[in-house]
Amino acid sequence: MGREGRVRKRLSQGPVRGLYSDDMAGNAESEAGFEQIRSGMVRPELDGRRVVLQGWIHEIRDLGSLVFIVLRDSSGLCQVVFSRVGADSALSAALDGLTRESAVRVWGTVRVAPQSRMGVEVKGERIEVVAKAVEKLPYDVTGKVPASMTTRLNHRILDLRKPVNTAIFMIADTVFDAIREYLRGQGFVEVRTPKIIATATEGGAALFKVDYFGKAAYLAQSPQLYKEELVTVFERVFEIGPFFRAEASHTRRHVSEFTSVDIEAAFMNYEGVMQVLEGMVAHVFKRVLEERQRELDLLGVSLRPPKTPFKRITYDEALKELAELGHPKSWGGDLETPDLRYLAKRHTGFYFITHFPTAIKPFYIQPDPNNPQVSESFDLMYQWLELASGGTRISDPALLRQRLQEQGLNPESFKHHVAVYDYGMPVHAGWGLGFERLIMVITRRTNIRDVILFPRDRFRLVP
RNA sequence: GCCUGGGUAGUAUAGCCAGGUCUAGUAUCGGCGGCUGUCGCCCGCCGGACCCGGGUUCAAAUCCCGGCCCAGGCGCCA
Repeated sequence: MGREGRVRKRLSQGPVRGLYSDDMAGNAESEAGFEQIRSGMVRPELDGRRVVLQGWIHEIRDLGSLVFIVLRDSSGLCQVVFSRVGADSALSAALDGLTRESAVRVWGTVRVAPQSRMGVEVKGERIEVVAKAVEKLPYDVTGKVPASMTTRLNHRILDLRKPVNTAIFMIADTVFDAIREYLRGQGFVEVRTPKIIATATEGGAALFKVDYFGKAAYLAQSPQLYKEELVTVFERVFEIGPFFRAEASHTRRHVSEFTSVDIEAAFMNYEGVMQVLEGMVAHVFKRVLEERQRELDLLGVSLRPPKTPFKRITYDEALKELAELGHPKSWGGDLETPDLRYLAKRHTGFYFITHFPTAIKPFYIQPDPNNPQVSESFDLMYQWLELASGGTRISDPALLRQRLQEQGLNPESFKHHVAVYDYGMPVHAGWGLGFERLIMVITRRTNIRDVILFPRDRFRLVP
């Protein structure tokens, strides 16, 4: 379905009233002679229509007899012009008391306005302050003065009202939808796994401990074991959900609560799920380009759809390239951030690194039958940013028990999980993708906090 | 956990190295007044700040010590 078709389908599914063609239409009644419309939908073609708008005051430019206000809702901005000449006392009083970010309703007439940069405006007739905002705001939503990340996050709701920030999350909404659309199209079933768990999934990583009715419990760092078990029920599952890492990392790409897109598929190996992954990423880009051009423009992003299949290099080849680039590395260690930055000089877009040493991968990763020193594993990279990792999983119960032992994990902690392998566990594979990191790539943001509504990091628990 | 850098009005910054000329400059913001086409409106007047504690000194925003807070990076990872 192309853009037109999809938009038409969406419109036909929701309530539509007047020009307020959006699912929020029921929020306020239309009034006699006025059609409800959203700010971003005020266009020259609507010249002469009498409309009522609801939103927030983005800016006020008071010229004395003329008052320009820029009205904002999540669809965009619209200029409304009021004249004090001939205004009744109610309108004059309302105009005198306006503050930025107040919620208002405005009644007026759309008119083509060559004098205005937008080319169209609403000639205001009446304005009602629905909820007044205080005069002194913590910082400027119009962005005239920059704000530090700390200030922005301390006043996150105001910060999110900035069109550029709203745009990020409108794009994220499309990405969620595109991911679900693509995976369902591939036969995947959406599931939800527990976020409060009794034992660590993979051993080492730091978990948040919680008091669970007096017992020790942890916040889940991954749905790994549950999703593997679930392939014996649904064959193909996916989950989009929050996960938690208590790592004391302090970088622009780490937070302690993040959103993971996870899939797991029975009767597939790593090659199969890599194809699902690159197909999904390509589909996400396609949908964003079709539906979020306005938001991409606001962000100053010119997005190009990636070509599939993505480039694939093995771990061994990566080491060889590092040596050629003058940064040799001995076999067996994980690729570290500086290594990935060097590799990014050669690999500019999306690419896979495959066949990592088995020893540095979690216990559930399948060793390559032809060379057990390496595993059927992969990472999806964008330049030097790790977006996803996955691989073929071990399906043989004996091998799984052996790998648990080798990694120094307590088999007792995993007995419920290992038991499933005795009930017919097929070959299976999967991956986990950092949703916010994908949004960083699409929106070209360099700090993951920009793409999370209320980020949680080592030093931030509020708001 | 380790390394580096930083805290000046509501916001963002100048000043700090080379202490005094700082009753701390600028922009934005808020208040008041003016303006009929603004769109980072403009013009005038007014308002508001040196993170906390200790020390050095005739003199501290500036130098030293301690604390608290923040940013970035590393390891680890999505």
